[in-house]
Amino acid sequence: MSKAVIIRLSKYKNIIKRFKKLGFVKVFSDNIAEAIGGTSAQVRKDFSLFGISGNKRGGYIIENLLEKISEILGKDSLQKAIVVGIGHIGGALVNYKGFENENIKIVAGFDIDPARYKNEKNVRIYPIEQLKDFVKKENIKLGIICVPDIAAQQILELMISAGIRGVLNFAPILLRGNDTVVINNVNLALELENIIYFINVQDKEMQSS
Amino acid sequence: MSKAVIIRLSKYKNIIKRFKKLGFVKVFSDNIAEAIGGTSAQVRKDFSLFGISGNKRGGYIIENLLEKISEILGKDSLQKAIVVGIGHIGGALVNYKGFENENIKIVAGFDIDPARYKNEKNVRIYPIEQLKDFVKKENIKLGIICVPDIAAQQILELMISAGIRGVLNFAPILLRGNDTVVINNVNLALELENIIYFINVQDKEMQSS
DNA sequence: GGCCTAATGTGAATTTTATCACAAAAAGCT
DNA sequence: AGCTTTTTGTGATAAAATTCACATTAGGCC
Ligand SMILES: NC(=O)c1ccc[n+]([C@@H]2O[C@H](COP(=O)([O-])OP(=O)(O)OC[C@H]3O[C@@H](n4cnc5c(N)ncnc54)[C@H](O)[C@@H]3O)[C@@H](O)[C@H]2O)c1
Ligand SMILES: NC(=O)c1ccc[n+]([C@@H]2O[C@H](COP(=O)([O-])OP(=O)(O)OC[C@H]3O[C@@H](n4cnc5c(N)ncnc54)[C@H](O)[C@@H]3O)[C@@H](O)[C@H]2O)c1
Repeated sequence: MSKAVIIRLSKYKNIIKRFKKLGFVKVFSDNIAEAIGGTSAQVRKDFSLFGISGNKRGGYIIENLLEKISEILGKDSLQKAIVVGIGHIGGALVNYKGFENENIKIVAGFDIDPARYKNEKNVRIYPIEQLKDFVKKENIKLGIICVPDIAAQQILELMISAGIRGVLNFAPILLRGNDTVVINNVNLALELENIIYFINVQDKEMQSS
Repeated sequence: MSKAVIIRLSKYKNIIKRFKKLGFVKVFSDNIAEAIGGTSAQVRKDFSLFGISGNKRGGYIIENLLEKISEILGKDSLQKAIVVGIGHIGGALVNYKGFENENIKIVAGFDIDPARYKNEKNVRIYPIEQLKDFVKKENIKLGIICVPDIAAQQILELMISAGIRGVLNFAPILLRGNDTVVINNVNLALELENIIYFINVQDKEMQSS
């Protein structure tokens, strides 16, 4: 199943949750599409792909939908994560409360710099040397890399050796993993460049019309 | 031109710059592909799409390549950006030095909370009321939204009314723009859920083999 | 109960994206 | 100078993703 479909499923889940909070019991593919900025056909196709079905004319029962989607996404249980590199970005993440809505909890931070070992509000920060033990003992599967690019590959390897299975990487370099680990990258400079390009395209289109 | 191609072009540019720093004068499509984790055919196809050509058997002259790509990406000149919401994420961004390599400079921050108006190391933080004037006077085209989700749509509208043309949004909601503005979203919870899904898929595959 | 309408579910068609594969050109060697 | 090798550039092909379009079914109404 492609990454894009799964991202859409997560989006569906989020907005369906919002509908639920508003007191709705049913939704239509139209409602969902509108709310995430897609088409109803795609919503239905995606659902069909995962064997999720609703009621002709009656739409989908929110309760059922959420259950099915959560099952697919594997988010029934709380997912624990760690952050390595408690600088600007890492610090923002360990203090962020929004992940808990999604059943994700950052349980520890790690850094090489002793000045970081003070506890953040809720999350304890440990020396990097303790990562491996901690991850093994707590059976952590998810790691977030917020160290400078120069250190990122080395941290990835440490994580892999500790048994981490999924990584979100903020360092602007290509990490070399292996087939035991899935890596997603967040590259903000790339996002900005992309926006700049499309602004320029728009400008040119306007000039020529 | 699709977003994905442009993202690849940016990646090409970044690694070509790195080759240049290492003293290389030429590169081959193979080298580039290897470095960004793609195929050489795709590198060449992408180049061909933009009319970038090299020398049969001789590869590409780095100097030419960089010039051509920068021209396409519209990054010859410095791009000024502003950040709204100088909390955890916004604070990280205004203190980040890495964007300057990419010819992007965050020139100001804006917040609703007077406690934020102290200057960050290099970037001044202004009351949100001053955004419109500032953006118009300085002719800013690029805005980054780091406010809580509840405030994000309103900030987007303020940005649009001030003349901002491209937005990077960290709030986990769908923003409604118009055709004068291009919006990219960074949704970290979504990224994490995605990773969790693929970890689970891997697990199931292993069990069944 | 029969009719009408509004929704789903999904094959088929289309569009988009990526890969193949190979002719053509250039560099180097003898 | 001719032969060999390497690498580009790109049509052709394949694969993936999206949209279309419509048969099907269920709810509501008279
Ligand atoms: N801050 C931003 O806005 C921003 C934007 C885009 C990308 N990034 C990227 O995100 C990453 C983090 O950026 P930041 O601004 O938070 O950096 P930072 O310098 O504020 O923090 C980095 C942290 O990593 C720690 N560290 C360094 N080497 C380590 C190691 N080997 N093991 C453990 N910890 C180590 C440092 O002690 C520090 O606390 C960088 O790769 C950066 O390029 C940051
Ligand atoms: N911090 C994270 O790790 C993280 C992770 C994922 C998503 N996000 C998202 O990024 C956004 C920012 O998160 P954060 O943790 O930096 O939040 P934060 O609470 O630390 O900062 C938000 C800032 O926005 C300012 N603000 C609020 N309303 C405003 C308004 N109307 N105009 C101007 N300024 C206003 C506040 O004064 C504050 O300084 C949120 O939407 C959050 O959901 C953050």
